[in-house]
Amino acid sequence: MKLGVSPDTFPPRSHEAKRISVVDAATSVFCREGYAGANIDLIAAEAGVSRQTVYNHHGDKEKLFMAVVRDLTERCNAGIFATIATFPDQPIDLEADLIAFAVRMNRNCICNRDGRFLRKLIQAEGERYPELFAEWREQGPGRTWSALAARFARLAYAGHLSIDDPDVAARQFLALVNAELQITFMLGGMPTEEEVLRSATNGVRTFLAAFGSYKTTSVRQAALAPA
Amino acid sequence: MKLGVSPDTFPPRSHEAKRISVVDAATSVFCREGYAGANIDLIAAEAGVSRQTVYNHHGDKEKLFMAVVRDLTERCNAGIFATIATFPDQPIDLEADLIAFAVRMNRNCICNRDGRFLRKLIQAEGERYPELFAEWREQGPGRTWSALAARFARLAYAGHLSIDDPDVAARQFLALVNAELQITFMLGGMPTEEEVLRSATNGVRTFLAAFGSYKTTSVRQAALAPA
DNA sequence: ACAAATTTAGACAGGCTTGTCCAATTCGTC
DNA sequence: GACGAATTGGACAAGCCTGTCTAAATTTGT
Repeated sequence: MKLGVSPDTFPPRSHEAKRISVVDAATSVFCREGYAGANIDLIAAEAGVSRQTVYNHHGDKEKLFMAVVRDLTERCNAGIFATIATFPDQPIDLEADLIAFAVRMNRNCICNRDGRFLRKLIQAEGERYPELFAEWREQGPGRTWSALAARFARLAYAGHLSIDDPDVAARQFLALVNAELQITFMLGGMPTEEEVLRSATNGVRTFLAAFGSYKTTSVRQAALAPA
Repeated sequence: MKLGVSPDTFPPRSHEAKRISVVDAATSVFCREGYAGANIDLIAAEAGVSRQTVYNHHGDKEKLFMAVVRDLTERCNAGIFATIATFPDQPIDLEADLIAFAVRMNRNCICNRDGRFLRKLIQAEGERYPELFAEWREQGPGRTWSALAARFARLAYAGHLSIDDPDVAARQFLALVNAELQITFMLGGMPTEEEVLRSATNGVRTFLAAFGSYKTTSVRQAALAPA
């Protein structure tokens, strides 16, 4: 309804542009309506293409769905690794740097369109397509957590943190900085910039209170166990 | 497939028993297939009744769906408040008591059939039925978190914890003790007893490392910042 | 055991969806 | 400008699903 603005104003789009357009529209419709509820006519309309074109490009509904998931998975993983690459390995202000990192992680990977849609599709249809799930599970969370754990291990080795098990710390870091966004995520909503910042700030403070080495121990403990 | 064992062996079931049977089957089918994909014939078969009986009891598909959500919401909230009532207000061994509480919370509220199904339904259909969502949001997480926050505030007041904002602490507590179960939840799976215990243990330890008052400060910090 | 209420199986109409086919039109390229 | 490829819109069959209706069988209460 509110779509069709920008796509339709460029009547001549290339073959490839239409393929992308279709996958985009399909992503949005599959997420909104679920696999069973998604309607090829609606996808075609939302993509600004005829139904036949959808079939020409993707064969049938199931293949189109696969294409959507593959597409989403790739983009999400790319985004996650690009963001992990910005991890503060040599922090100036550890708290501020970790908060900024957490905000980037949330904005670029978890709260953006791709992240929210992929999550919803996996939750809704993951059990029906175990193969798709398996691929995502290997490529996605598994490698993400390892990569993040390695960064935390380096921080610990450099004396900025005190961590027993970097894998546990990485998972808890992500859990903490998202703690206040759970409900919004649950409903597929988009948290405001301010909510993201607040959740990240609270999460990182607690994380540092638990894992900060004595050199960088936060105000909270300093105030409680002085001298 | 694996259903129909116990229900079918009792051919004479009361009116009310059939209503429950139908709602139960509907819950399972709606969760598995989504609203659009759910099929009344299948629900009837899985409940061991005729299709007409489903219509006699619940009118139409949408009303049946409402009944399912209402049912699930009520049972879940009851379970959550019953479990919060077992919060360790006068802890003997704070760490052990909080771990046991976290395990109860997970087993009775979050990992059980009702919890997993309600979460999945809200994620999948929450946007389509804002009214249902609103009711759940008020009754569910809102009150849960407040109740839990109040308990943590009492622990802090009694000197067992050191907490600035009990609401934040409550949310972070839940996030931490579930940190390692996220992927399993995402796929609608059921974590093993051991996974629940491990996640709770790791979560509570980190929670206490961050929020423990100096009297109960955990080994982790004692070992790192001696004398 | 009898009468009322409930349940059942099946048929059925109406609507919607997928996927195919085709003739007419438009597009990209030379 | 002309040719081949892609796109379009619409018609179409086949299947599935919801929700209704019926007549027969069963269960419940008394």
